[in-house]
Amino acid sequence: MLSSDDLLFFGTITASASLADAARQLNVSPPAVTQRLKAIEQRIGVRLIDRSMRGLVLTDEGELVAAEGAAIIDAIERLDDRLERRSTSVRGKLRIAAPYGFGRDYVGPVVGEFARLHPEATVTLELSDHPATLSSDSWDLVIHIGALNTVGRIVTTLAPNHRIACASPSYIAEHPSIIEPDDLQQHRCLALRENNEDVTLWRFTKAKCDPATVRIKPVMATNDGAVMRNWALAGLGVIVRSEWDLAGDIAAGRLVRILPDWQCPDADVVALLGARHGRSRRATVFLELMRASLHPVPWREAGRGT
Amino acid sequence: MLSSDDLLFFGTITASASLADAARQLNVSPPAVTQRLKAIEQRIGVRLIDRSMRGLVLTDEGELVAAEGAAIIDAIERLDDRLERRSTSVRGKLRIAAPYGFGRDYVGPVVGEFARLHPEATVTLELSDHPATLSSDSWDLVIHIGALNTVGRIVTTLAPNHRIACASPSYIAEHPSIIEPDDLQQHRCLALRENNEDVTLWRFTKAKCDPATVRIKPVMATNDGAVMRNWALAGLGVIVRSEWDLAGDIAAGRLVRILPDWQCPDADVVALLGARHGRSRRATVFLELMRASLHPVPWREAGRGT
DNA sequence: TATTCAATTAAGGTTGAAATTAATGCTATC
DNA sequence: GATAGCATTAATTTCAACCTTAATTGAATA
Repeated sequence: MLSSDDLLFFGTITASASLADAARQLNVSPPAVTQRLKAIEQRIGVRLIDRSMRGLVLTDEGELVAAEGAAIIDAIERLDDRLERRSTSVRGKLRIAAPYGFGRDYVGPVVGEFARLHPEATVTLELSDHPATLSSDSWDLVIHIGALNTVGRIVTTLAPNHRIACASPSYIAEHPSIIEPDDLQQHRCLALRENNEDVTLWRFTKAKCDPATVRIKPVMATNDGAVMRNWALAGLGVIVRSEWDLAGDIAAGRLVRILPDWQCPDADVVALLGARHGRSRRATVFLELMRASLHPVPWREAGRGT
Repeated sequence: MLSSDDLLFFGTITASASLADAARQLNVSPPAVTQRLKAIEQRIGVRLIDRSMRGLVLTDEGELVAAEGAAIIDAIERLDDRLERRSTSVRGKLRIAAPYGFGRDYVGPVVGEFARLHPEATVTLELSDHPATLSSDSWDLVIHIGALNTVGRIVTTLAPNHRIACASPSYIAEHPSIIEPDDLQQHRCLALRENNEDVTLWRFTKAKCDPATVRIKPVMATNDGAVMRNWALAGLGVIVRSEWDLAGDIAAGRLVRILPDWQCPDADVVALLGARHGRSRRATVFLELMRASLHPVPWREAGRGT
C-alpha cells in the first residue's frame, strides 16, 4: 500500500525539473531518489515517471498518483491543522518571508522571541527582495510593506506606516530649501523602482490643502531599498521611504525629514496569510507577538514621552 | 505530520475494545500499542483517547482523527486499487472466505494454483461456517452456496449447482423404496438447519409435473454440513444436499441418489464481491481461475465421457 | 484476599527503510 | 574530443521507528 510518505516524496519529484533537482530539494543524494522511486514503482507494479533526457514525463499512472496524492496529502495537512488549532500548545513549523531591511530589523527579533516562548515550534525566516511575489503556498506568512493587490489573498495589517520624504543634513544644507512639494522638481530625487510601478509620481497630502502631485525627475533609480538609503545617507538626493526603514537614521540625525507637514500615501506593514497554514495557531500567535512588538510605534512613543 | 501509518494504526485501535485487544489485532505486544499511541499524541500535542477501565473513549479530537483518518485511508486504498487495475501483473493481498466443505475441496486447490501462477500476490483463505454473514469489508471475495439476500451486494455465479436427495445404500436397502416425494414423509429425514431458514419444507420439481412440497419430520438436525453428511453415510437417513458436496460420495457409491427425476431448488455456487477490493485485478483473475476449475462440472463430465 | 487483566513505564534489542559512497553509461554542450 | 550534469547500479552503512521483555500499578472479580 502506498504511504503518505511515498505520496509526499512523489509530490516533491513532480514539482522538480529532474530527479537530481528533486534530490537537492529533499537534501539527499541523487541515488536515494532513484532508488526510492524505483522501489515505489516496483511495489505498485506501475511505472510512474518516464525518465528521459531533459526533464521528467509523468506516465498516465504518474499523473493519477500526483493528483490523488496531492489531494490526500492536502487532507492530511488539513487534519493536522485542525488538530493543531485545538492543541493548547504552540507547535509545528512556521515559515515566514519578509523584506530585507524590515525583516532584519523588526521581524528577526520577534522570531527569536517567538522561538524562545514556544520551544516546540520551529521557525524559518527568509528575507527576500519582493516577498509578496513569492508563491504563497510555500509560506505561512509573508510580511510586506505598502500597497498590494489583495485579490485572492488574506491580508492583515500589522502596523501603520507612513512614508516620508528625507534627505541628509549635508544635502539640505547645500541645496535650496523645500517648502512646497513642487519645489522637489528642482531637486535631485532618488526613485525606488519596484514591481514596475510608476515611481516618478510622488503624491503629497496636507490637512486643509489640495493633494499635490509631483512628477519628479529621478537622477538615480534602483530596485533595492538599501542602496537607495545609502545614496540618501551620502547626500545624493531626496528619497521617499517608509518610516520603519528610516527610523534609525532619523533618530540619529543621519537623515532629516523634509516637508514635515505633508504626508505621502501610507504603506502599512501587512502580513499575507498563506492559504494553508496561515491561520494556524502558531501563525496567529506569531502575528500577535509581531503586532505587540510594533506597537506602540517606537519613535512616536519616544517623541511623546518626556 | 500524521502519516498514513499513524492513521491506519489509530483506525485499528478505534475498532478495538481495548488497547490490549488492539495489540492482539496488530499482532504486537500491549506496550507497543501504548507507546505508539502515546508518541502520536505527543507529536500532535492532543490527547486522542481517554483510557479508562472497561473500554476506550475517544476524545473529540480522537473522533476527528478517526473520521478523517478513515476517509484518508480510504482515498489511499482507492488510489491503490486504481493503480492495481492498471498494472499488468497480478499482485496485492487477496482475502477469500468460503464454507468449510466446499472451501476445502474446491477453493483450496484453486488458491494453490493462483499462488503458483502469481507469485507477487498473497492469498488468505478462511473457511467458516457461514461466510455470507461475515462483514463484507474484511473480505475481497466470499464464496457461498445457495440462495442469498443479494441486497446491497455484488454477486457473480461461479457454477451451477443442483441439490439432490441422497441416502446410503444400506439405508435404501432397509427401507421402503421412494418413488414419489410424498413417500419421504415415511422416511427418516435429516435436516441442515442454517440461517434460521425453514428447512423442514423440501420442494421438488419434475418436468411436466406440478411442484411437490413435502413437510418432512426431521429425525435429526444440525447446522453442520459435515455432520449431516456423516449421518447419511452411516445410513441414518435421507438428506438433501448440493451436488458439489456429495459428488465424491456418489461417485464412490457411498451414497445413492433417490428421486433422480425430481429436482430440488438450485443452490448455485456464487461469489460475493467485497465493496472495496472485490473488483481488483487479482480478484477478477482468481474468479476466472475458479470458474475454470469448476467447469466443466467434474462428475457430469465423467458421466458424459466414455 | 487472592487473582486476573488492562495499561503503563523503563530498558534494551532488531531490522529494514533509506541514506551514503563509488563507479558507470549517457546525452548535450562547449 | 572534452566536459559537465543526469540517471542508474551496486555495495555498505546508518539510524530511528518499532519491537520486546520485565516489572509496576490499579481496578474488577471470584
